[in-house]
Amino acid sequence: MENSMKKKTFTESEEVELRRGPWTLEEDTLLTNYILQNSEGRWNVVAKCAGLKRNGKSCRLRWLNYLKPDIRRGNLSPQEQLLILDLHSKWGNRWSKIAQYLPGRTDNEIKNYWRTRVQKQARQLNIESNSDKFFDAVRSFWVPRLIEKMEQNPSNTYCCPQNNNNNNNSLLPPSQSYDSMSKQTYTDISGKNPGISNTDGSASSSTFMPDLMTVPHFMDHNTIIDSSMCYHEGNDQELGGYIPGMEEYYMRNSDISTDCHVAEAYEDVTQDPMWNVDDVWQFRG
DNA sequence: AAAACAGGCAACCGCTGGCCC
DNA sequence: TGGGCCAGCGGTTGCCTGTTT
Repeated sequence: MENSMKKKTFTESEEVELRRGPWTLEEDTLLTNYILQNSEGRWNVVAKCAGLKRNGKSCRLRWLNYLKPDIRRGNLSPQEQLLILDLHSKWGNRWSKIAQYLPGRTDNEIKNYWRTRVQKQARQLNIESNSDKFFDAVRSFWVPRLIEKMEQNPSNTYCCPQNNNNNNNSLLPPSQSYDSMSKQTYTDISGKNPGISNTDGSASSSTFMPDLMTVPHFMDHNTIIDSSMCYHEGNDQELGGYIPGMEEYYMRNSDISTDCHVAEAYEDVTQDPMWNVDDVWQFRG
């Protein structure tokens, strides 16, 4: 990325050295102070009035993705990851739309998460990240593991969209999708999504919190996995990283749409003396 | 210890659609 | 109605940092 200044025509009569590249602390302070005092407004005006040698676009991006007070930083919680997986299965790369349902998270962050974490999983399986095969693998393996994490740390909260059960692409089984879960309430932090409401149709201001007693039913009925099978001792890595066993699972169940007796198939396959590497490779995409 | 490599992420680029004149 | 401006969006780039060799 070019860090040097770049000359650019600003107006007909004025030429300004526009800065590019990483923002300095001073620039952050200028922008933040200006917006807190004057609100956002037009970004080119903001850039100029705040005394920044940046274009409006750059200011907007910096504010929305980094400086805005309600931005949440740090690792995505299992709930957030689960939500991203599910919403992406419905909407594809509509990052901004997905971000609306993860308060404090930006579209850029979600996009980066998808590209660096989720697509990595797909690459390891040598299949397309947008393919049905990959969604099946995610639904059958990743989702249960995320749910298990949620059970382990129920203090996390997240907000949840109105589930559209007309869309069969959801990673969550229809009968167990968000709006069919008991005791749920929805909230729309962004305030921009009128479709979100409680199951009784009323608006809610409380944060959605999954009823943990219902969580096991979250999983696909066609797979025979319980959460104990998803647990890998000593592995406390973030779920955004490699999911242990997922690859083996996928290779053994390359035709996941058919009956899938994972409970039998997935018992520590790496130690299975019957495990034949040559057989495994033929299942790769 | 240092070079090479890989992953994560901030920032930029280009396109699109909405609004205003 | 069409042209210009602007915000928003998704894709891409490249720097930084941690890890491996």
